[in-house]
Amino acid sequence: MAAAVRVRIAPSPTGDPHVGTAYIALFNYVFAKKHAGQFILRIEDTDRARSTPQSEAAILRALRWVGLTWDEGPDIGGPCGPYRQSERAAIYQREIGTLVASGAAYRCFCSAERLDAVRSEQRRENRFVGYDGLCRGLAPAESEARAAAGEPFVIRLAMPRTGETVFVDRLRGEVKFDNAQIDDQVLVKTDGFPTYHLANVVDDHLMGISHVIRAEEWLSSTPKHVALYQAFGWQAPEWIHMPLLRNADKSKISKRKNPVSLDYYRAAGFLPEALVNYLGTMGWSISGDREKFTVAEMTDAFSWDRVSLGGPVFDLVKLSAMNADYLRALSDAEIVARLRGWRLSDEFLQSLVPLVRARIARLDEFVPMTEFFFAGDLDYAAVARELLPKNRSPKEVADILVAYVEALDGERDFSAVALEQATRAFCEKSGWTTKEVFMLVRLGISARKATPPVFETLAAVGCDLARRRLRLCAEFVKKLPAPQPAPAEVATAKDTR
RNA sequence: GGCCCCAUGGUCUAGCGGUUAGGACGGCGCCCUCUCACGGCGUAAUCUCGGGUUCGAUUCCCGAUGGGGUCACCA
Repeated sequence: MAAAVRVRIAPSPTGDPHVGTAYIALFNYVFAKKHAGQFILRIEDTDRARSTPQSEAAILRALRWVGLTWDEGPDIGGPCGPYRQSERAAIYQREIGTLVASGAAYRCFCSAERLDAVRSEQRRENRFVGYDGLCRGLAPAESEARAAAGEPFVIRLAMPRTGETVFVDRLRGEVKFDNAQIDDQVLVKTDGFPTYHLANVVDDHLMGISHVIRAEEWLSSTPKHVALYQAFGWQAPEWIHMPLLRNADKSKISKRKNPVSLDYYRAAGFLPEALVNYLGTMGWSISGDREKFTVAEMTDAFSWDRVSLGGPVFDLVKLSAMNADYLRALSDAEIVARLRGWRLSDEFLQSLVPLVRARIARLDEFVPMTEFFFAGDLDYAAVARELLPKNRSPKEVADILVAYVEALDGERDFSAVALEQATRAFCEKSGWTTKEVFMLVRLGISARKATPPVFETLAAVGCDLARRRLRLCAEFVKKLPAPQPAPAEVATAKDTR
C-alpha cells in the first residue's frame, strides 16, 4: 500500500535557470512518473530583493526545454495553489501564529549589529556559531508589547537545546545531529516574509509532498525542518538528498568554473535529450555497461539503490560526446529542423542583417562575416597580440575580463543600449579606458579585431555564450607570456618559476 | 574551526565476500580511407591508507587521511 507520491522542484527565481535545478528536477520527475505520482513546480520567491519575474519565466522555459514538465505549477495551477510563495503570505502568517502561540517559535528583536558581534565572538572562540537565545526568554506580554509598539523583529524557531534530532535519508540511512548544534533559525524576516525553512516546510505539508528530493547542500539544515514538522505536529516527508554536481576541482558546481545556465547549453547547441541523459548519469546508473537512455527508460529502470553518493564532476567533454551520439542518430531533416530551432532561424538571421548590411558587398560575404555568431567556443590564438593592450599584463587583462563578466551577471537587460551604458559604468569604476575595454570585449566575444559595433554584437551573441567566451578568453590571456620586461629586471628576477 | 556527508583508472560509473575488477569519455597506437571526421580493433591507467571480522576482502566494521557541504533576516 504505497502512499501517493507527490514531489516537487522548488527553484528560487534569482538568476539564470541552473543546470542543478534540471538535475534535481529530473530525479523528482522520474521518481514521480515511476510511481504514477505528481511532479509539482513551486516558485520560492520569498527573497523579494533578488527574485525577478524574468528569472521565473526563464526557469519555466528552460525546464520545458529539457522536457521536464510539471503536473501542477504557477502557470497551470492545480489543487494546492497558489504555487508562488510570494502569493502565499496569508498562509505563512496563519501557520507561524500557531507556532508563536505554542511557544515553539518566538520573536527576536536583536539588531544585526548585536548578532554580528555575538557570532564573531563565537567564531573567535571556535565555538558553535548561532543565536545566543537572548530574546528566547522574553515574557510573552513584553514580546507582544514591543511588537505592538512597532519595534522590528524576526521570528525564530525555539530549537530544543538538548537531545538529538534523527532522521532517515533514503540514500544514507540514519543521520543524527546534536540539538545543541542547531541554531534557532529565523523563520520570518523583518519584512514579514518567511525564510526558506518556514515556507518550504509549510508548503510541502500543505501540498502533500511525500518525498523531498533535493541537493545534498540541504542535508545539514534538515534537522531544522524535522524540528519544524514536529513543532507543527505534522508528519515529515521522506528525505532524499542527491549528491552535488561538481566542478573539475570537486567543489560545488559554480558559474566561475563551469557554464551553469541551462540557457548556455541551449545556445551552445546541446540537445535537451542529451543533456538530460547526461544528468541522469550523474550519480545514477541504469546498468553496468549502458549509459545512453531516455527519460522514459530511466523511469522504467529507476531505483534509489542505483544512486552513488560521490559528488559527480560535471564534464563538458563527456557531455559533448554524448551529444554527438544523439546528434548522429537524427535524420538529415531532423538535424536541419534542430538547426532552425537553434540559430539558423529566420528570426536570428534577420537580427544580424542590420549589423552587416553596410559591410557586405555581396551575399557570399555574409557567412564569413557572421561566422562567430554561430560558433560555440572560440580560438584566440590569432588575436593573442591584440589581447594585451600597452602596459597591461596578462593577469590584469584576465582579471578585468572576469570582472566584466561578473558585472554582466547583474545585467538583466541585455540590449545594446543597456550594455553600452553598463560597460561605460564599468570602465569608470575600474579605471580602464573605454577604448581598452571595448576592444577586449570585442576580441573576447568574436576573436576578431573588426566586427560590427561591439554592443550590438554582444547583444546578438547573447549573454550566455558571451559570458562563456569572455571567461575562456580570460583563461587564454592568463597563459600568455608577459611582455618583455626591462633587461635590468630580468637580471634580478630569481623567483620567476 | 564545529557539525554533517562522501571515497573504484584523469572523469562518469558497474561491482553488493572468491572477478584476468566490466563499460563509457578522454589519452595513445593500429585498421578503414583522397583529407578530416565517423566506424572498427588494440593499449596504458583504478579499488586512499591502517587495523579488525572472515578460510578469503574492492566489497562488512572501526580509525586515520583526503575531498565536499554547511554554519545568513539567500535559497
